[in-house]
Amino acid sequence: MENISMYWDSIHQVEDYSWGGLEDTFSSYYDSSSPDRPQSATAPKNIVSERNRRKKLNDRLYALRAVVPNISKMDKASIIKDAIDYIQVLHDEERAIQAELNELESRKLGINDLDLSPMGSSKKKRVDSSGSMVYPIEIQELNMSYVGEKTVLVSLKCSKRRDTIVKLCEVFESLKLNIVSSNISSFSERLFNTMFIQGEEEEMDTLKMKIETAIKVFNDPQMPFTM
Amino acid sequence: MENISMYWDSIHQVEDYSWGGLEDTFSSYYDSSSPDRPQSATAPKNIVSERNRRKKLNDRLYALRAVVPNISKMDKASIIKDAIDYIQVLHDEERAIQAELNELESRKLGINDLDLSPMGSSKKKRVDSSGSMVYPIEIQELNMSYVGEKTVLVSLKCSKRRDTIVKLCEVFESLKLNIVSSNISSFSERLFNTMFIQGEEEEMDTLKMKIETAIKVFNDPQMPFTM
DNA sequence: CCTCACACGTGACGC
DNA sequence: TGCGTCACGTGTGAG
Repeated sequence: MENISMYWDSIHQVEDYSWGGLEDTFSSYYDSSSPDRPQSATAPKNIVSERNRRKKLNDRLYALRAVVPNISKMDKASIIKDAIDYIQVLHDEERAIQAELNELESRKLGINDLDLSPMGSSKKKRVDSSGSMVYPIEIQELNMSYVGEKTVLVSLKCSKRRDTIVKLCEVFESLKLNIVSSNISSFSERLFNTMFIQGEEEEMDTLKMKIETAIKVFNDPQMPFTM
Repeated sequence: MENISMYWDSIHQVEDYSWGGLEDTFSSYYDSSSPDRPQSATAPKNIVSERNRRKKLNDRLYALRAVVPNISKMDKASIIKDAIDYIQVLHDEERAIQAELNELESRKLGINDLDLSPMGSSKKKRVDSSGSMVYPIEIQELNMSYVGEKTVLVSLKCSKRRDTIVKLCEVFESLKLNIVSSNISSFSERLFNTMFIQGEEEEMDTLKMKIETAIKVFNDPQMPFTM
């Protein structure tokens, strides 16, 4: 893990040291050997500005990695991907907490005294290292078939818990996917869901991976995801 | 603003079109003019892979921009910066809401002080963490018919917003109602939902009122609920 | 050997 | 005009 963390830090430092380190090796490369050409003096201007631009972008990426926990791969694209997933996780957590807050407030208004939950007032919520809540879904089957370039038919079977339907909806809404039609059936503690989903054309190829990742995120990250 | 959004989308398409568009201009650049060199055939391998890598990274960045609201500049580095700031905002928001929730829960154990005035409710925030509006559900039709002493058929028509489905699910799950079967169709910004709901026998007579009240709670308490 | 991820210099385009 | 941003092809090093 440590060696992984040094994986592109070492590369990153190459660019840092290019400020005054390795760059000196090639410093004579842009020496104005021909002073008649004004470009030979202006050329390093573009180079060094471009170099700083790249450095700034990398530093931004480095900072982004810092605020995102559980970064699996130090890969440049994976950092962005993890950041996206993490933002969506935060979105859904906030929404879940807001829902719980609304529930509590509605109870204050005296709407429903039907608190049948045996555990008491607070839901049994699992808290991971970052303090975020985790509700496992337990997907038992997940099938996907493309019925068009922008439409896909998703059918899944999962265990029915209290918030299963809400969480499933959150999964798809967090992916910015459009649920055209959905059919949900509940039978003997099982939940069967068949839905037509539409998305952007370029996302379709990675759609299954996204859904699996989203469901995985909504489950316990420590637990291995079994489908 | 729109022209800004097209700012590097147009540039982005340059890379897309380089697949088969402008690239044809330079397609002869890697033609094996000298067939004795095998590198002239293997060279595009590296090129196209690098091209795909760049495209993937850009798509990831594009997706990151999508989940982050209020992106001022479409600048590549600014997108990452806004994402970082947004994550920190979400962090603070979640912490604040958690505190509020804990306060409510602790208070709930003691005296049930019911807030009579809907206007002076403690939380009247209609904006979420991004500052974007949280839109109410806007129920346009709500019909209920009893098909049994414990089962009721609910069909409703409402406007389709981002979180409509999630909120609807939350409404029913908060009422501790059992959704036996649900059929959701989305058509032209309208959401049609037909579901069979089961509950305890003694709740059935007040079920409609409960659902209406729950939906009202999930909307803005300040706004009068129009059905 | 090959693949992957990266930094680099460079030309192009818009302000 | 320069300045900033970008995509591109290339070389390099790690796995």
